Amino acid sequence: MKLSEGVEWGLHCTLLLAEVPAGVPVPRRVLAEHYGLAEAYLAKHLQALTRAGLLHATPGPNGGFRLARPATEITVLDVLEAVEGAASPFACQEIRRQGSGAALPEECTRPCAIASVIAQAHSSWRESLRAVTIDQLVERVPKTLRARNRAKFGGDAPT
Amino acid sequence: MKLSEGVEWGLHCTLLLAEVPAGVPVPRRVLAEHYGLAEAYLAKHLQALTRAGLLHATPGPNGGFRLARPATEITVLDVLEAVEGAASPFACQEIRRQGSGAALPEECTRPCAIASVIAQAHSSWRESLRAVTIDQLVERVPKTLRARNRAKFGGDAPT
DNA sequence: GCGGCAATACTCGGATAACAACTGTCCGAGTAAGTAAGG
DNA sequence: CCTTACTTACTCGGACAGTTGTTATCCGAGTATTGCCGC
Repeated sequence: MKLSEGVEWGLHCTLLLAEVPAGVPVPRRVLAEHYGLAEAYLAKHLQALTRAGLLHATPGPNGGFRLARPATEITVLDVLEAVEGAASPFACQEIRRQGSGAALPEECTRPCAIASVIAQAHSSWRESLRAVTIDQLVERVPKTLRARNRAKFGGDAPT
Repeated sequence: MKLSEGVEWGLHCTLLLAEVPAGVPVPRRVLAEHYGLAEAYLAKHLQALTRAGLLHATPGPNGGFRLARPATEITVLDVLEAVEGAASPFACQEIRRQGSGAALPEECTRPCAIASVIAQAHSSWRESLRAVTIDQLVERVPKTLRARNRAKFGGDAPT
């Protein structure tokens, strides 16, 4: 029941991409330096987010990652399941039907009660994460920090 | 975000122990055979449940495991966290304070929004599991199966 | 026949390997910009 | 001066090791039974 490290990375990066003005691409090297992360490993998670259709990757100079759709239409659940996988945490092995105490087929018309309870809890978990969008998270970022990030990625052209 | 295999084993075994009449101990060998599980590995999980104070282990002949308290006072969450560990699935690394885009200390007076959202979801998950007791699960077991289990462990004395 | 004792068999508990998944890293394919040559 | 083709540098994408956690297993410590011996 441990959550992958990449979930935090993916969420922070998605959050940052939602802060930059428009569709300005940010390369993964900059993202990695911004948070002090290992660039090569971050690549793996950004790739997962891209495959899930949350980010859009642009190759070549001035390329990078940008949100594939508005921050109001991306939920925390989207990011989490893109990185972590959307598989259920509990895979019922139906052990009630095995061994010397196996239940008869006619006793298994209803789904396993244990699996049902966990599925219900998992549903609550997902619903709670689905209720929060990336946009709402941006609003919780201190304004001074948000301004600094906007200035950093908005229009700095050295040389 | 994968749940350990032992959670299912622990829940089924706890459920079965709640079905046997009173404080009749059931050895792990019988439990393993009842569900077709590996006895040596099951031992590890039963041990965890015992350490958590959910089961009581009796050594020696006619020994085994029994519930340490009534099934009405044991929740699914108790069993799950006893086997899986009660640690939070998300350990915030505070990466917002690291790298070139590090937030200033005065910008971090409030806890990380990402960690807060996940903590909220985790709370929903736990609350959902805490609401169901082992006793309630027993009631969902088909009566015919329950009767068979009671007869199996209640009073069969060959020889 | 009864009580005590020792042997026994059965139980759990902790220490020990095998496997898998997550973590961490590298190099190659593709693209857009920049540059220089030609018209 | 403009167009065009080429070179270049920068980007992402997939393939390849290292390390931690889960899975699986075994053997030793402790206890209640059970049979036996002595009284």
